[in-house]
Amino acid sequence: MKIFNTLSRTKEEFVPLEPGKVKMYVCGPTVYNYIHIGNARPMIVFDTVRRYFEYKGYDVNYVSNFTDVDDKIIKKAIEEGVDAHTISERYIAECKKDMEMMNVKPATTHPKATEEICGMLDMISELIEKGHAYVGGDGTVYFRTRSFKEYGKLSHKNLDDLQSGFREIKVTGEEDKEDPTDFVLWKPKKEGEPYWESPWCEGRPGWHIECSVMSKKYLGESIDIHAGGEDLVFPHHENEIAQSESANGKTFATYWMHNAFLNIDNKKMSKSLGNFFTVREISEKYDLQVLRFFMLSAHYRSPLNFSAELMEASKNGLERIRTAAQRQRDFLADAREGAILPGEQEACETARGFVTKFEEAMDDDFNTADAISAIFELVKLSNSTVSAESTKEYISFMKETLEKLCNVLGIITEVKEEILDSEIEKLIEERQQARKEKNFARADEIRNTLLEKGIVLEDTREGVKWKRA
RNA sequence: GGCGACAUAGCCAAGUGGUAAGGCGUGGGUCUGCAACACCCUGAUCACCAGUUCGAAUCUGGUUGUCGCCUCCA
Repeated sequence: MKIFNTLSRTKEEFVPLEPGKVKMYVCGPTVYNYIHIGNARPMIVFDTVRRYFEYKGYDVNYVSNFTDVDDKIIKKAIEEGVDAHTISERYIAECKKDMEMMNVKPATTHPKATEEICGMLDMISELIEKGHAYVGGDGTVYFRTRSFKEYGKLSHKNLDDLQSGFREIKVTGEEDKEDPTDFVLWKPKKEGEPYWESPWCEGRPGWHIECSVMSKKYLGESIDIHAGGEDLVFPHHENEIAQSESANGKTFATYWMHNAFLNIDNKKMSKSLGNFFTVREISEKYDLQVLRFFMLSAHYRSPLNFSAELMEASKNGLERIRTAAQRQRDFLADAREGAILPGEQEACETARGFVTKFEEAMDDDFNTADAISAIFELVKLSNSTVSAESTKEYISFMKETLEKLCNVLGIITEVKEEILDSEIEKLIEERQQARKEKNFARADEIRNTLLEKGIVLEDTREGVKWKRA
């Protein structure tokens, strides 16, 4: 398996720290509102990475945090007249619902920043002891970037360039900084803000220290993969490396993975442009499986454009896969027993070739776009070879193969069995009777009636099928 | 100013040295009472220029264009 490592900017062969195990940390959202579709990209992408590792037999310890203390959360809390905890808990719960709808597996652990303050105090103290951090006059603790020789290794920046860039920016309240590139580890509370006791002042942690601490606590001092959106490379991940490696004296993460941004109608998503969508809003119009399938249709390191047109195309593509899976289930139900036929044997070989193609694509830095093409090839093979004459063994093989691959991508082929209410069933029966009597006008009328209720009918050789529109 | 990415058919998107995967859409056909599904057929010389090479979308240099990070941000 090869993974593109932001550190080296090349694809590297994946070698786990411990054989058979993967320890990965994915920076999670700040919970001050419903998550937006931009937040959804890393969730879907890295969930797929996780699923592929599991497919390959790895035991994956997947940690993804919720940042539940932050200016935006506090602002929202003040607006609503409730406390910050109420806001963060609400949106953590909503985020989990969205994740479930997108078929994103829950992490092994979902730590919350506010529940890890002790660890943060410990790490900050350690950094101060080791000379990597210092306390300003107001109790703010800063990280001394000049003390970490490798600062900039992830984002490929050097401190001198950064320093000259920062010189223009005058940040009030940070006059105590020894160097403009130093960043905050702990900051004093402001009136009305949540705070914790600390040796330096009553206050709250800086953003970067949270992830260093949570990663260490749940995965250890060195982990295999640390991931997030590409905007986190600098400063967030750069600062995490500085903190963790200075405190622990060990390599923080072997591989750094970053997904590219999601744009909307070729523009960066922003509230001012009015092109800002939450996952929840999308779910009102589409099954979120469509969103997931859409996200995986491009490589995770390429910018991806979101538009209604592209969602429609994804919806239709996904439908094709689901239809094929449904066909397999229908034929399997009363397929004949008996030895697999020679022609079927041959098709199985072809199918195995598609599995190989799928794996090769995923082995190459999780090339989901290419992997999906293998699934479509499998779909076509299945559609053109599975029939009422097929043996049970053959259909089972095709079905299991398709499901196996879809599962890696988190695509659910099995649609929940629904029971129609009796009135609708009566109408379907009536329509069948009308068709028998060649009363097509009545038959079409019933079909249209049902369509208005969101029930689509299809007459196949094996009988009438229905699905939700 | 610093760092970086991208430019492949109507749209989306793989391919990174040997004469262009896949999907959506379009058009035609088979099947079907019709429709839908499915199946068959249908499309590009890879932004431009110049090199390297027996051979380049794929390497090198340049041009043009789009975009991202450097400040909270997935």
